[in-house]
Amino acid sequence: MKEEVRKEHICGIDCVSEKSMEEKRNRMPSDLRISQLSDFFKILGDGTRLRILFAVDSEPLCVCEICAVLGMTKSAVSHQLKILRQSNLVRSERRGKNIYYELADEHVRDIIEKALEHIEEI
Amino acid sequence: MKEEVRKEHICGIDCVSEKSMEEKRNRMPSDLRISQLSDFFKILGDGTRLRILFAVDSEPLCVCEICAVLGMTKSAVSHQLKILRQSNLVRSERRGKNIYYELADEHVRDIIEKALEHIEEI
DNA sequence: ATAATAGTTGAATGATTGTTCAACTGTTCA
DNA sequence: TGAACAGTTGAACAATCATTCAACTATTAT
Repeated sequence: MKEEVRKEHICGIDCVSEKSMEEKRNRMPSDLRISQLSDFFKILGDGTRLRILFAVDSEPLCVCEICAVLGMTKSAVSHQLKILRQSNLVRSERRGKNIYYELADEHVRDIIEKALEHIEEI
Repeated sequence: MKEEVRKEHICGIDCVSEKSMEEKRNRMPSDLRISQLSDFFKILGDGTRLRILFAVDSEPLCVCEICAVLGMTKSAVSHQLKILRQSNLVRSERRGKNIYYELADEHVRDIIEKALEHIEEI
């Protein structure tokens, strides 16, 4: 039978306290916040984008330089740079023919650092 | 013409210092690290999994309770719990008929906290 | 002006992934 | 033993997404 999301189907032992679950539901972050948060992590959840962030971590690099470091085409890199730009993780500045990219947010460094700690503990 | 990843195509101004790019390449995290890192963020890059983490943040909850809080089916929640379990983000413990889930890692709390700070600054 | 280089972009393609459905395991209670 | 409840799982489907390809804009130099 098709599984539905109804109170009747909830386990009797603890979910009897439907009020308590209601409270929990109200203390959860809003749908908007959850969506913003998952969008943010989704952006970090790609190897190419992470490598771009590491590449421009210490100094601004032009697109060609990023391509050289990653060993990827300009098109592929540019598509990902656009995503990083739109989410304010990198900042861009044109100097002549070149456009230089650099890290735009200090939080990101911390977050990646903490994530590395987490990984190394497993 | 098909774009290739060759030195010849690299902008003359800065990438002339091919040696410098080589250095940068060597200082980058290994493919394994990048892959572990992106896998970790990929897991946080989903609304359902984030909401599960928030739900079990303060106290262990059984699957039915999590379903009640999220308003989702047991199957959908269980699939995501498996992913969270396999990546050591939650811990599970059976008590009778129920299986209770709780947060397994303290880093995660910090990381999500920092990510929220980042979001609120934009 | 024109050629050359740096970079962007939209459409197409292939791979990945979240939810649903249905069938399954494991535990408790009568 | 068997019914009821808690939870898991594999296959299928739909949606999302990263890369490729080709065509485009923008800047510099001859």
